[in-house]
Amino acid sequence: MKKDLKTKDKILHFAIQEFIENGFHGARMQSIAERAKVNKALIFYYFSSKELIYKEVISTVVNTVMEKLNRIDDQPLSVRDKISQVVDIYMEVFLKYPDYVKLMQYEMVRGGPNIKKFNIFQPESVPFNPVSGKLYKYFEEKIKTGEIKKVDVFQLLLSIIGQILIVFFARPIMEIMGDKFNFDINKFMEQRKEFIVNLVMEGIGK
Amino acid sequence: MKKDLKTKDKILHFAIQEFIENGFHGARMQSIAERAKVNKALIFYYFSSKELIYKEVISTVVNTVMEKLNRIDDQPLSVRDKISQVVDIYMEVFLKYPDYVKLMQYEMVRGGPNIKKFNIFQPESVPFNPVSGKLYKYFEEKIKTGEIKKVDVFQLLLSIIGQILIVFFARPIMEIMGDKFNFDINKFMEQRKEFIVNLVMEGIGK
DNA sequence: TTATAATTTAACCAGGTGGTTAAACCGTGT
DNA sequence: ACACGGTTTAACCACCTGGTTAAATTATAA
Repeated sequence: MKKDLKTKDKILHFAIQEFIENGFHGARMQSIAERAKVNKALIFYYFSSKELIYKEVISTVVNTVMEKLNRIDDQPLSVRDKISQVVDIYMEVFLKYPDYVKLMQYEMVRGGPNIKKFNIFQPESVPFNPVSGKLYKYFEEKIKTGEIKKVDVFQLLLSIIGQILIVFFARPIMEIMGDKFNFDINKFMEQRKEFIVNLVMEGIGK
Repeated sequence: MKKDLKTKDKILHFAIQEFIENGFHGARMQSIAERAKVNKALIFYYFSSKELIYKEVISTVVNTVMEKLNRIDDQPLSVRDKISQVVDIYMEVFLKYPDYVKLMQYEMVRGGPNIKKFNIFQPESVPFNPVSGKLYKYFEEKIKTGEIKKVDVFQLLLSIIGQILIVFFARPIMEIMGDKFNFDINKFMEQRKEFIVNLVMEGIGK
């Protein structure tokens, strides 16, 4: 009853790896079993079916990423510092969990049947939740106080996040860059961050 | 010898659909055969293996999309109009070929082994090619003439394209929006275009 | 110790997979 | 009419897949 958690978690951990590398259809239960060094039947004992273990994988990954992204806090930073903080956190998380990002992207391609359940409109879920998200509220407030221009906050958040995500979504292209030129990823990220913050600040500042 | 092209193309057409809906591993040769109303063996007669037909599918899709994106011309438009044109064309293509975008995204997730061959650094390939791309050259020129600020053009192009792509890459989230609110996709795209153009113009204008 | 429940396993299975083969079909030129 | 190359098919196969089962092993509590 105690080993339960450990073994189940071990299986889940290696299942994540397998699904990341091969997608849902490409992943093999036998392969997960071998990675986790358990008998294949044990996976079915704990997770019932391939689809159910996959759902649990997605759930784990999405929750982990969302939790990290929620470190965007309520500190009363200046607009420039707040945007800087957002870009920082997103880049940090995506750099730290590139495989998780891959899985979420893969899930998006599939139409996101499992991701839609993590409804971004649920309170407390995501910082850019337009109803209760911290970021959303922050920018709305700054518009009210007149510190920034009157802009559609949802559009603004899409723009900020889009400018960050493109780097990770188009990763193969970045990799080509790395091959072609001698290309320091950390330096590039630093430049990118500065560029995004400047562009957005000029765009919404008064 | 004449039916050749027709039948082969017909198979390829339905193969695209199958791969879009199910990914490489999920796609079934039998299913492609049924869609195209031919015998399964015929597919192997024309394409030798699943992997080879998949490569041809990717090649067709990428070429089609790239060709459409290259409609960005050399017209000496104002900076605002040029950005507007870029956003227009990208949105139009992505709206017209959502499935093709899906496939390319899927290929990106897989690490883009087949996409890397369509090297964006090849001349004439993509408008944002930093060596010879039309867009890249355009903005470089505008910096020289002093019409816009001195910015890293590659970063600028990443920002423009990222802001457009996010809408299509995070499509499931957009779909949630559509369900929650009564949400007109065309109206939203028009608003998004305006927002992007304004943000970028403020950011790089003098 | 022993009974009971939770874990873990080896062996198995039905159905489906990509791929092959040999024969039939069909249009065209002679 | 016939032959011949390109085209299309039915039937087949070895292998792999997710999933099952019944038995063995181990932990737990009396």
